[in-house]
Amino acid sequence: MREGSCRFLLWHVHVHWSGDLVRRVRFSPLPLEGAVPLPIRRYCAGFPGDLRELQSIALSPGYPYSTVYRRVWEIPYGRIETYGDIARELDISPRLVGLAMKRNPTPLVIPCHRVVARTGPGGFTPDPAIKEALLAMERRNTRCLSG
DNA sequence: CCAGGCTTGGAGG
DNA sequence: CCTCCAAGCCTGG
Repeated sequence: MREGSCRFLLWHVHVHWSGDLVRRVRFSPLPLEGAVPLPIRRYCAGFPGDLRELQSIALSPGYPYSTVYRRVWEIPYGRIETYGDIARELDISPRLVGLAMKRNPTPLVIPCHRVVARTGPGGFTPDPAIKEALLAMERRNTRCLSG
C-alpha cells in the first residue's frame, strides 16, 4: 500500500493506492509525502486524460453503492450528468445518488464531480470550489479539441 | 432503530 | 423568479 499527494491548484490530493487499485482519494490543505499514480498526476497537472485505467475500491462487488459508482465511473472526461438522470436510470432516489457521491472513497477515479444538480453544480466535500475548478478545467480542455 | 445527504419537482407567493 | 417542503432511499452509527 502506497500513499502520497500531488497538487491540484491550491489543494493537495492525497491518494492511497497499490498498483492500479486506488483505495482512497481526498482533498486536503496539507501535502502528504509520497507519489501518486501517474494518471492522477497528469490529470491534476491539467492534461486531459482518462482515469479509467485506474481501479477503485468502490467498484468492487459488495462495496456500498458500488452500482452507483460503476455508473458514475463510465462518465467520460468533460461530460456531465445530473443526479436525477442517474437516479432514474438506476431506479433509486436522487438523494441516494447524492449520498453515494458524498461517501465516494475515491473522487477523481470515480468522477463524482461530473454529477451535477439540475440547477447548478451541486455540492462537493470538502469544498464546492474544487468541483467547480475540476469542471472548468475539463470544460476548457474539451472545448479546445472541437472548437 | 433512525436520521442523514453533493436532490428534485411541485406548490404557492 | 423565488422559497418551502416532502418524497424516498439504505447505510452507518
